[in-house]
Formats: sequence, structure tokens, C-alpha cells
Amino acid sequence: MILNSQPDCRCVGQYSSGEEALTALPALAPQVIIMDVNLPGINGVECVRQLVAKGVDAHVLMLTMHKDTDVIVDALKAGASGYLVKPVEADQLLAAVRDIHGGGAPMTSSIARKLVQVFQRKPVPEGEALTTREAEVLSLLSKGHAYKKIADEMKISYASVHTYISRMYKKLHVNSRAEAVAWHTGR
Amino acid sequence: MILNSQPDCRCVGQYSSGEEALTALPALAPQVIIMDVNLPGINGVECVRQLVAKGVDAHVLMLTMHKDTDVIVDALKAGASGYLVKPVEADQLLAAVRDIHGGGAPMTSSIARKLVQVFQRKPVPEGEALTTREAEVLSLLSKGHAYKKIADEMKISYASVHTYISRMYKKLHVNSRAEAVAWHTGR
DNA sequence: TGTCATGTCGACAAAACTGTCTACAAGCGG
DNA sequence: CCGCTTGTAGACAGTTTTGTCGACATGACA
Repeated sequence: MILNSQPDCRCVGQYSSGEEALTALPALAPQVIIMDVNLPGINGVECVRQLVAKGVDAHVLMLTMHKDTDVIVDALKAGASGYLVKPVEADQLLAAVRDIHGGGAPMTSSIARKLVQVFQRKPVPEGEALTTREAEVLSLLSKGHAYKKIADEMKISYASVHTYISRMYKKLHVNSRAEAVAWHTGR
Repeated sequence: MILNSQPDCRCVGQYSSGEEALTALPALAPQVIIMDVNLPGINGVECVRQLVAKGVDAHVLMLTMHKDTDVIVDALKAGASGYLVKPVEADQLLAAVRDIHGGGAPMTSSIARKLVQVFQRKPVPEGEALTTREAEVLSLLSKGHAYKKIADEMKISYASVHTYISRMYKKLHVNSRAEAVAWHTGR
């Protein structure tokens, strides 16, 4: 009703289970899918995963009561692009649908904060603070660049790159590029 | 000016470099910090990292022109909670400050979408299914073990280790241990 | 029955990396 | 002023990795 009341929206289907959606949606090819998590049978996240696997290329907006961080992350990994927590006003819903259709990722502020926290929660392996240059070479090391290439990009000599890396390895208590990269990407 | 025009906001300091901010902010203990990325001297992301390390417990709102996914993720990892891309209207800025102070994570819709994509990014599904042995060596490679040590642990020859790694590199489209490790730890 | 993926092994050369020195200038804190 | 950190740079030797050839046995699959 809410969608059909708008000139630029049309509801092309609605289903009461993930299984139904999985059989009907691939042929309908909707632009936006609004999905709950709690469904009879398979859950919404799994449903999204299977829709994506079937090649359904729609923007998926999760609209559910789950505000558990793991569920949110799982939903996004499965292929959802937006996440709203009920109850949602008609205005919010329409704005979100338009946003997601336009390439945005609508979500409530608290959801966004939880996402941010996923990036921030990190048990930092011990290691002293790296200097600016050390951090820079580490970043480039992680991309697999050779010392020579790093030297070029940073516009310093090969020898300096070597120096920073040596000092950094000591600080991080590692002794190979691979360990340093693991430290870097895993924090 | 914008902040001070509000009854519930007060600007307690402003600095033209990360270094200045690092010396002044720990004593000021602000509730919200608005930070650019492009700074003379250390960059804004590094500045945030060091502020956090110094125990500054503020909500950090990045306000910058960088819309590169890596920068965004790095900023959030460093401790930022919000991310706006310039230009920003006064209204938006104030809303974001209030939002972040209230525990939200203000960000523009396109930034949110990029964050979502970080969760969704998964390397090409084609020629990259690793075999059991390949996955094993990759795991050990990530710990920084030398080929010889990996051979010992897996009770196979150095040559076999070499073979698996070569085959794996081709599958992952990488050509160094560092890139493989980055692929591995980055899911 | 033959091809293909996988697991196993070998050799060689070129390239890259690591360890360990040394050196010097600039800046910061005591 | 001195000591320490950081950024910069160079050298050398030894180790490790990477690329590129191979080879052979198994088992799956068509």
C-alpha cells in the first residue's frame, strides 16, 4: 500500500516465506527487495544469499527487528545494501527505498554505529607505535610491492625503505614481510 | 562559527595541523572532534590513531574530501565514528555532530554504501577454489614460516611446498607472499 | 579409456628479502 | 648541551622466494 501510493514505486510481489520469494523473484527481476529476517522456513539472510546466487540483481533492504551486530553483518555479507530496524515510518521506508535504488546504503544511525564498531573492535597484537614512514611502508608492503617500487612511490631511496622495514620489524617483533602483513591486516 | 551559533555546541579549539591537535586535545578532552584527512605533517587518520592512543575519548567525525574506500576504512579502524564528504551544509554538520554525540555514526549514503561493499567484497569465484593442501600452505605462509619450515610441518618436501604455492598464486592472481597473505587475512 | 585435477617430487637462475653495520641531519626533551 | 628518535642513505653477505621448466602416481569423471 505504501509503495503503490507513490508515483515512482510499484509493488510487484509479496511473499510470506523465503522459499516462495526464491521461486518467484528470479523471473520478476525487481529493482528493490524489502526483506525481513524472521521468516518461516529459511531466514531472510539465507534467502538473500540464495537470491544473489540465482543471479537476482536487486538492491536488498533489510527491514527487521533484529539489531544484533552479527545478524547485520551477515545480512550485508549475504548481499543486502540497507538495513532498517522496525518500527519504520512510511516516510522513512520510502526514503530508504529511493536511497537504495539510487546506490545508497540506507540504515539507521545506530546500525551504522554498530557497523563502525565492527571495524574498530580489534584485539591489538602487541607492538610499539610505528612512525609515519614506517606505517606507510607497511601499508605498501601489504600490497605486495617490492622495496624498489615502494622507494619509487615514496620518492626515497631503496636503502631508506630497507631501514624503515628493519626498524618496523623490530617494533612488531616479526621477521618477515608476511608476518608484518598479517599484523597489519589483522588489527 | 557554525558550532558556536548553537546553544548546545561550543568550539573549544581548532588547529591547523595534526601535531598541534595532538598536543592540545588530550588536556581539553572534547566530546566531539571534527577532523580532516589532508593535513600538513601527519595525516588525519594517523592523528586520530594517536589521539586514541593518548586516551582521548571523543567521538571523531571525519570531514574531508577523500572518498576512497581504503581511507574510509582506515579512518574508522583508527577510531573515527562518522565520515562526511565535503562540501557539507551547516545543517548537515550540526546534525552529524549531534548524531555522533548521541552515539550514532553519521555518514553520507554513498559512504555507507562503500562500507557495505567492504563486507560484500569477495574475490572472484572462478579459478580460485584452493585445494586442501594449497589452503594449508597459505595458512602457514601467513604465519611467516619459510618454505622449509612449512615442508617440515606438513611432512612433505620443499619442492611440493613450492608447487602448491606456485599453483595457488596463479589461482589468486597474486605473485608474492604478501599479496597472498593479504588475500587470506582479508577473507 | 583417456583427460584432468591433485598430490608428490626435483633442479636452476633470477629476483627479492633480511640482518647487520655505518653515517648524518633535524628536532625534541631534560 | 646531550641523548634519543626519526628520516634519510649506503654497503655486503646470506637466505628466501619466485618463475619456469620438468616428472610421476592417483583417483575422478566423461
